[in-house]
Amino acid sequence: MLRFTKRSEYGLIALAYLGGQGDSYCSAREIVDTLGLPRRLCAEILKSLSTAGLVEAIRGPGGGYRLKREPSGLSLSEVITVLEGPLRMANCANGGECEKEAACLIATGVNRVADDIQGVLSSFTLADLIAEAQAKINAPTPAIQV
Amino acid sequence: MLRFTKRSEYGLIALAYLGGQGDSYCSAREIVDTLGLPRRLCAEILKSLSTAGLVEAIRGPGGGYRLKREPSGLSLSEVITVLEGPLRMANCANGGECEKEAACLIATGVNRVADDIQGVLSSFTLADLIAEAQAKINAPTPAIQV
DNA sequence: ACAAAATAGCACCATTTCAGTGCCTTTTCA
DNA sequence: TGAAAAGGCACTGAAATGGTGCTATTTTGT
Ligand code: SF4
Ligand code: SF4
Repeated sequence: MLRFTKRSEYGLIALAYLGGQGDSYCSAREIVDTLGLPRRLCAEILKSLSTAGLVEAIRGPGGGYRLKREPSGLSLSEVITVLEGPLRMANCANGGECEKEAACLIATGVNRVADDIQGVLSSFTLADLIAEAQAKINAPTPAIQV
Repeated sequence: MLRFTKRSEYGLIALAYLGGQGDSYCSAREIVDTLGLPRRLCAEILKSLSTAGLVEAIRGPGGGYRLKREPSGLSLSEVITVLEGPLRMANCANGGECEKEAACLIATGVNRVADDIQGVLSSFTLADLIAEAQAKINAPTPAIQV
């Protein structure tokens, strides 16, 4: 239904959290407890991010995860690709093929739309999300302002 | 996995076909036979498009479907909304709500992305798809050119 | 009146994806 | 050596998705 999967959503949340923690390592436990996310599932996600080289993992006490790449160079597109496979809006789109493509009336148009969406996903970076997160952290309790 | 459903895909194909047939009525049978699509499923889709007022349906012999609205005023967003419900990239996005939203680190960013994608879907119209289709019809057999 | 064309309506099934969990192993620090 | 922490594996339940069959109703044409 054209929505983010929980894998992507949780992954982005975890990455945003890590982005706000500088160079220190954060355990999966800390992340899920702080953010209220399902443990095992997030562990799975973090593992994927680790093997993909987006985060750095250190075992043992005091270990955990931290970002391995610059948030400004990490696009949503890349994160999603890691967590749920390459984008494929339709069989013919995003580099795929469809046997009906030659005769299909909308193949060209669908490809354009898919490219545009791919573009949106590529243009947003983790740095953008972190900026939002920081803004939220800087004004955590608006109630005080009253 | 962030892809179009078959409902949307078939729906758009059918609409593109109808767009190329002017004001004459085309039966569902003609559409699915010409385009090689599953009959019952497309019938279901056309019915949805009909009740939503995107196409006009006439029963009985000689009847069928035809576009009810200007292709240039019919956005992909609207078609998709009719066929698979309103876009909702995440619980908090596209007008929805999420109980974690106040504390969520990426809610604002996710909303922006969702709005951008919504924008892409809104900016493409059926007329764009039809234009592509016409171009394809005008050069149907490139083999002849050789 | 009647047969055929065509949409409308309903209920169901199979497959795939998705979200989530359990349990155990390995590494590493104190 | 014990606890913390990531890594690995297999599984389950729920939902979305794609698809079909059958019947009823409307309408045209003969
Ligand atoms: S749009 Fe046409 S070509 Fe592209 S996947 Fe769907 S059917 Fe195949
Ligand atoms: S992004 Fe944050 S707020 Fe939006 S739906 Fe996911 S968890 Fe809820």
